[in-house]
Amino acid sequence: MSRTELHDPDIALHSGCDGEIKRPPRERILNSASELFRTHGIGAVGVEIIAELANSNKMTLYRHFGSKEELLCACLRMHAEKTTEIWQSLEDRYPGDAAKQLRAWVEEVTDVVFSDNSACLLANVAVEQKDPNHGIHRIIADAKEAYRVKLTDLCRRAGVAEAEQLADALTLLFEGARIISQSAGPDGPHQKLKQSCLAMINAFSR
Amino acid sequence: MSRTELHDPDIALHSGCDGEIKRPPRERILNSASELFRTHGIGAVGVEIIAELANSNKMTLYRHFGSKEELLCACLRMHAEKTTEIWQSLEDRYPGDAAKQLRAWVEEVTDVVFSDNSACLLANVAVEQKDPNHGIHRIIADAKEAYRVKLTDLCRRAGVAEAEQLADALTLLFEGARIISQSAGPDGPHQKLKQSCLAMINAFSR
DNA sequence: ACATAATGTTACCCACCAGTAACAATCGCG
DNA sequence: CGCGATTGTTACTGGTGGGTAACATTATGT
Repeated sequence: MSRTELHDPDIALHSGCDGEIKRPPRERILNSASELFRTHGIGAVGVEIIAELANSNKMTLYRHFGSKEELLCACLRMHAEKTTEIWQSLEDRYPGDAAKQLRAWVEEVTDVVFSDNSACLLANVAVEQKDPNHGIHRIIADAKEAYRVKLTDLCRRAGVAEAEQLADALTLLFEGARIISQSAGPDGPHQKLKQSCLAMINAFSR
Repeated sequence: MSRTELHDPDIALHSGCDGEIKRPPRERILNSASELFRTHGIGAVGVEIIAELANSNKMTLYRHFGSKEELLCACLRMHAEKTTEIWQSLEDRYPGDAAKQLRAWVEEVTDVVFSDNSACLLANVAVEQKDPNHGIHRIIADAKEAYRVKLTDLCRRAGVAEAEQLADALTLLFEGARIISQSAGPDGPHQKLKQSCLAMINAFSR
């Protein structure tokens, strides 16, 4: 079984990693690495391809990130950071109205699942890198926990008595949709994510 | 980043793949491969380790399975076949009582998530092998679809009007629990799988 | 016991890839 | 401009792992 099976190598050409204004190489590399890791997995992506997609080269990559692993960690941290932006965004859109924010959250995650962004980098990395003592797992677990705290808080502010239970249930639905969208066909159970979330919220709102 | 990181190589010694009665090598290899693929991923497991765990050797492996990929396919097919046994088991335990069978299903999947069997081989393989034209994806998608049909049927027989919706929601919860158990710590949201399923069933049973 | 097939052992080839060394080109700022 | 720092290019090493060839050993059935 060949190890490198980037089934569409065309993606390696300009994939939004080099905007009109040339961003610094480090940033470009980080972006292309994130993209490739998420869409093709870690093992299937070589550092050379990453550098190419970033319109850079292997040496520059290694000057900024000491190893493929460090690069991966940086990707995970960036990913985790980006993820937290949603809470501020929700608050901005519906200030003080947690119930509306919770509904907006459902819309957001539904959009994610239906986008080409449905695969979760953190979860996929956890699948490929099973060694639990690995530093990577700390990053992943911390990110997931932070998300959990935030979502629970949102549920509580929305007036849900069993906020932890609802938040965890919604998380399971979301994560389930993300993973099944990768294994089932395009019409798989993840199509029912939105209705499932709403049903669950309904069940916990009284 | 090293490619082979079997964090506990001890597992490579007798892991239930050689019972008191010596089963044929093909079977032993299939079992050890399934186990290793599920627990360590595909890329991280070499064929040599698989053969060793099966108390066999690389040559015998290649005589039965022409390549690592064929071996993987065989594992997936076996896994899919095993999975279908649950429906007969449920019917045997509660003949004709679909409502009880559905509750028993919840117990079953909860046990799976809390066991060391929580990772789903099919889903994990889909994560690592992203090439959609790959024959592997057909096997995976078919297995997931078969499961979906069966679970939907069970929900319908249990008197649920929106059987497809409930079945898909339950699938999302189950799959979500399996994947998050690999990325979050041991006290992650997957602990709430059972309550989430029951709440969902309840919401659809009126 | 004998022949045949199945299994085990060793050694090897080859491709791929993470990571490095040395040198060339280019950028940015005074 | 000029000079240091950043980036680019090429070529290489070392290790790993999929897959194979040749031969040795052990089962199986008649």
